[in-house]
Amino acid sequence: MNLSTSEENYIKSIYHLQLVSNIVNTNSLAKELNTKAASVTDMLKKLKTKKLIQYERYYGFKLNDKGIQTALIIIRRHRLWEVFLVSKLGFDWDKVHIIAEDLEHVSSMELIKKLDTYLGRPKIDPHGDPIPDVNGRLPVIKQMNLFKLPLKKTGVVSSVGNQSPQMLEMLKHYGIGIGSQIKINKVFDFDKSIEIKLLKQPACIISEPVAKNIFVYDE
Amino acid sequence: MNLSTSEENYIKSIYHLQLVSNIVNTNSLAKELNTKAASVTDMLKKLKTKKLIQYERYYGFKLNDKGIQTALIIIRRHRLWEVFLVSKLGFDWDKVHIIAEDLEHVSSMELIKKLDTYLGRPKIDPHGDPIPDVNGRLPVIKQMNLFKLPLKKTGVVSSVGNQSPQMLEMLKHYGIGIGSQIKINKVFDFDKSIEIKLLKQPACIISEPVAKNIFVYDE
DNA sequence: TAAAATTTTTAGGTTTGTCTAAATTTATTT
DNA sequence: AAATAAATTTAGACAAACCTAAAAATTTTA
Ligand SMILES: [Mn+2]
Ligand SMILES: [Mn+2]
Ligand SMILES: [Mn+2]
Ligand SMILES: [Mn+2]
Repeated sequence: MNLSTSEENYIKSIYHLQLVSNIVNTNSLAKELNTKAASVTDMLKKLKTKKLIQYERYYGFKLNDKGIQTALIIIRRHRLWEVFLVSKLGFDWDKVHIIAEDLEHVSSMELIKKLDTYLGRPKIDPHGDPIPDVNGRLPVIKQMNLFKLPLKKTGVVSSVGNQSPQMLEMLKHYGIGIGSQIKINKVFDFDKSIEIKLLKQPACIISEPVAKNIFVYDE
Repeated sequence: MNLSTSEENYIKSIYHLQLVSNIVNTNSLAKELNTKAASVTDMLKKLKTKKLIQYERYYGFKLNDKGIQTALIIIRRHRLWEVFLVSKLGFDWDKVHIIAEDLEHVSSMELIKKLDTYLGRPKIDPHGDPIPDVNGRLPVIKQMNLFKLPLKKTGVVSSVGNQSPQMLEMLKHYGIGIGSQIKINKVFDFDKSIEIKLLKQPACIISEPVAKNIFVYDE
C-alpha cells in the first residue's frame, strides 16, 4: 500500500480512538494528533480515497477492515520496537514510546520478521499491551481493573491504562511494573485511595486515578 | 539542529562525494541522489542558509566543518544500525544498506548511545567501513588494495570499495567477506584477472574490476 | 575566438501536509 | 421553533521537496 508517516500516524490514532468510542469524530482525532480539525478533514478525504476508512462528512468515521489490518501492522512494529528498546537496550518503560513512534515507520517486512524472531516472538510489550501477530491477530489477555481484585488477594500487574510518561514515571517510582505481584490491603472511603502491598516492599497508598489505570490478573 | 530526512540524505551524499573530489558539483550529487539538478540547487540554497555548506553559484560546493560534523553523526547512526542488522538480526551484508538508509534518520541521541554500548562499541561496519565515534572522529584503518598484496602472501580482507548489492552478492557467492584470509596465487596478464586462495576453499579466479574493489591488510 | 555543448540556475508547477478564517451543518438552549 | 453554540468542512495560503522547461553561465570544440 505504501503509506506516508503521516498517514500511518492517522490510522494508528483512529484505531486507538475507535476501540473506545466505535465512531470517531474530527475534534478528538485532532486533539490526539496535536493538529487542527481542518487538517484532519483533509487527511480523512485522502484515507477515504485509499479505501482505509468509512467516512461520511459531518457523520464521523472509522477504519474499515483494510484500515484495521493496516493499523495492526503498524502497532505490531511499534510494540516490537518497544520490547527491543527495553529488553535489549535497557531503556526504562517510560522512555520508549517516543522513540518507537519513529521506528514504527520503517516498513521493511524482513526487518520486523527478524526482529520478532530475535526478541523471541514476544506476546506483550513493556506496558503489557498485546502485540499483534504477523497476520494482525491480537492475543486476548484476561485481566481486570485493580479495583475488582478482592481484598488481600494477590494479583499480577498485566497492563497500564494511561501510558503517559508522567504516569509511567510515577509507577516506576512506586516500584509497580508489568508482572509485579500486588495485593490490596484497604480501600479508604474518603477518596477511594487504596493501600497496596508489593513483594519485598513496604505497603504504600495510591490514589484512585492511579489505581483505575492498573490492570491485573489473579494468581 | 533538527534536519529533515531529505536534508540528512543530501549532507551524507555530499560528504561521500567530497571524499573523492574535494569540490562537488550539482550533476554528480543529483545522480547520487537519483534526483534532478534543479532539485539539488534548491536544496543547496537551504543548506547554505543553515550554514552547513560552502556554496557559490556555478562554482560547486562542499560541506564546511559543521556540515562534516553533521555528516559523521548520520554515518555513525547508519553504520551502527548495519552492525545491528548483521550481527544481531542475522541479515546478509548485501541486504542491510537499504534498511539502514531509513533507520539512520531516527535521531534520538540516547538510542544511538545505548545501541553502541549494546553492540560492544564496534569500530567497523559489516562492509569494513569505520564507524565515527561519538565526537565524529573516524578511526583510521591501515589497508591496501588487493593488487598491492605480494604474491603468495596472506592478507585479511578489510573493506570493499563498491558496495552495491550486486557486488556484495557476488562476493558472498565467492565466500569473500570482511576478515577473510586471502592469498594471490597468480595474476593473468591477459585481462588482469587474478587467481586467489581463501582458507578452506578451492582456488578461484576473480576479474580485475572485482579485485580493484577489495582492500586488505597484511599479516 | 566564435560557435556548440555542457552545466547550472531560475521560473513556474505539483503534491503532501499543514494552517487560519470563514462558511456550513448539526446540536443544544432558551 | 428560533436563537445560540459547537463541530465540521471549505476556501485560500504556505512550506518542503520535488518536477519540467527555459534561461544563463561556463567549458569545450572547431
Ligand atoms: Mn509514529
Ligand atoms: Mn507500549
Ligand atoms: Mn537515508
Ligand atoms: Mn556499510
